[in-house]
Amino acid sequence: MHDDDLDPEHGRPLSQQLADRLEARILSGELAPHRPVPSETQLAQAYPVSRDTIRRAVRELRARGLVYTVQGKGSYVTPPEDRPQA
Amino acid sequence: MHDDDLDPEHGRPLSQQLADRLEARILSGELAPHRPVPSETQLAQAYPVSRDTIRRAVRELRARGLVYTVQGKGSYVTPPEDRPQA
DNA sequence: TTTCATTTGTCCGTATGTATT
DNA sequence: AAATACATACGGACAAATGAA
Repeated sequence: MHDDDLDPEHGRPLSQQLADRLEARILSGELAPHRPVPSETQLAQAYPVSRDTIRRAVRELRARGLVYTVQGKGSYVTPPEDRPQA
Repeated sequence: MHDDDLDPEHGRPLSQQLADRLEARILSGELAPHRPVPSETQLAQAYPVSRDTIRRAVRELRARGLVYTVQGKGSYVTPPEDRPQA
């Protein structure tokens, strides 16, 4: 197994594990403010999980205030100054 | 009672009896390696017992190394060469 | 204007995981 | 052991929004 694969046996839901990975990429600056997060299709290919799982992960990131989503366009990284709380 | 019905009066737990039946179907080759075991719903209709009992039986088969399970997909017959010897 | 590709939104069906009663 | 409910996951289909050709 590669280091960047998710672990179905981990106990923690795949969508949560994926949200954690993406959060790390955001906090590290790899995914910069106002820059788009990879599309659901791209993410589903990168990690390989279903789109359903991708959408759960992105929903979680929205709940954490790390991204915002625009239908027909994509999801974008919320700038730190716009993040509620934290 | 039909010959292929399980026997609640047997003393041995229904789930164990069912596990034995399924093990026989696996060892006979009726359920081939990497092929899916019937879904919990199908099994619950074939034998008629609750899903809970089905799940106990499948858990037993996992413990015996005869099947592996993938959440959201199903359970599959472990090829003989991959079965940890008992 | 229409057409098209891309992306997210929604709904459906099926299956397993976990918990409660 | 049974019955129920809800969460998580996979797969497919179609709708809605966006933007470009």
